Amino acid sequence: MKTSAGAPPVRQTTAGPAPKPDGTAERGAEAYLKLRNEIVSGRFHPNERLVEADLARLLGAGRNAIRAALVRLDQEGLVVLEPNRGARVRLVSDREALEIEEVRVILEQMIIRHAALRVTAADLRDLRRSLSEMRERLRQGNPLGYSELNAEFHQRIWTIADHGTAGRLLANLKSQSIRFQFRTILRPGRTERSLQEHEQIVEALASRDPDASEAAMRQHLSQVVQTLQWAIDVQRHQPIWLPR
Amino acid sequence: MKTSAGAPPVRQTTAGPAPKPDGTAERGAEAYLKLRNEIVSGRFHPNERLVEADLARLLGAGRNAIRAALVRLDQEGLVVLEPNRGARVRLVSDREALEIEEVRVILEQMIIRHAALRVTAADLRDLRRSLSEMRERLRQGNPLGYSELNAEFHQRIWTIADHGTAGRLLANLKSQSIRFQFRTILRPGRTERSLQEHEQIVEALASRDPDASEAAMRQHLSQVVQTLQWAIDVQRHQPIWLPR
DNA sequence: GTTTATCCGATTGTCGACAATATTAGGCAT
DNA sequence: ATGCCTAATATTGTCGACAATCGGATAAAC
Repeated sequence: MKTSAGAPPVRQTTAGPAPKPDGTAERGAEAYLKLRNEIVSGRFHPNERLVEADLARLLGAGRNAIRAALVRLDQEGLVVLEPNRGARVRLVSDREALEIEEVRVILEQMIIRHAALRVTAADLRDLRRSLSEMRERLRQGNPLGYSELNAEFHQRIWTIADHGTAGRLLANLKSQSIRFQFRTILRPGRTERSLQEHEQIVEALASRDPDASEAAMRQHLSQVVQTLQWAIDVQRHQPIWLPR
Repeated sequence: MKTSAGAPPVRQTTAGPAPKPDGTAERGAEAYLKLRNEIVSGRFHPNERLVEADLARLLGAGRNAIRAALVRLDQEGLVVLEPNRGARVRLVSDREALEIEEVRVILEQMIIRHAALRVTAADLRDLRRSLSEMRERLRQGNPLGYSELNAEFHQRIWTIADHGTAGRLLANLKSQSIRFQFRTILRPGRTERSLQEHEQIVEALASRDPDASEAAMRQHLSQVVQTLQWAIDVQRHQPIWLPR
């Protein structure tokens, strides 16, 4: 298939449609972010082949932007790149998912200690607002929205802790296990419990006690790990993926 | 400077000079590994500009291999890539070095728990052999060789633990802080103490006790962090870098 | 003397073309 | 039908050329 047959040359020159509002524009950043989003949102199956030409057409980018994006995603662990054989969406095994979660647990524990030492009154206000919003969504029976807020809640803690290194690693790990994440959320009765745990976390933070905060976080995350284990056991026989 | 002036075209075609003995050959792997090695071994100063054409000539690779390598290194955190302004060796601040070390500590603690549960008699034999070699080098007054063995020792533990995710992250962190590492080693009297700590670690592993192993590792690494802090304080006034 | 404007060389970004390699499809014998 | 060889196609890898952009130097203006 000759790629340059019918499509217009996609314009490489000035006037990019998205003028990069943020300052952190890396090499091939637009394509990278788009592609990454497609992957973590489950639009591609694991092991699905990622053909450069197709992606270029799909994302409206040049082939070498795609190429750079794929290299980056490979390094990040979201795709796997084999020489002369292209890229595939990386399949994270059950075992690896547990490994990831395990690392995530200890990183979050470490991070919340920092947060406990640095949290301000304004931070606590924000956290409590997050909490009440979560309660709201839960009452509305909106587990999907709850899951989003959950992620936001944890990210807020990362921000408070202001630990760049750990934050980066956590973001990376989270993106790798996200397909498992969305399954865990669906565990019946999990959300109410999760909410309580979150409340305890905020309380511990409010008292600015690192040990208590870490304990609350550990409690919360051990629940998550357990749920993940459960999800793996259950769905081993019936693996499902997000609808396209 | 016209790059293609005097140098021979470096041959793109068949018969790669290094036939890739290992299976994990990613995109632009040769250039990536070489360049990475140059950086972590301190051949480039922090903030030094990395000009693609120069690197291509230096490493005997094409410009786009270099380009891919730079993207990978950027994602890895060893270089920083700014749009239209090329790549520079990333400077890790003192604070960041401490952050990295902090994460490293908890990851190593986690990993050694796994190791304690999986260690075999053969593993213990290897570890003890490492130990005696370290003692040897120390007696010879060879701190540089000792440092190498030190790294090998820790890597051996990662191998025993068989925790791919944590191992990957640790390798990454280590490469980022390596320039600080080499300074820490030089602390007078540090090596003997380090050796003792290593011996305690092996003992704890031999008893297959996760808690004791973790404690021994924590003790060891807290020392390392302290030394790093000391090195930072001392050398703040007189920053030195590896000779080229 | 300091600031501002303009130019020039150096460097990065992108494309198109082609070579090298993998993957598929079809034909043939068993 | 099944397996194997060969040809056709699809896809990745690499280069060279050129456009876009940056940084510094020089010149002009105040």
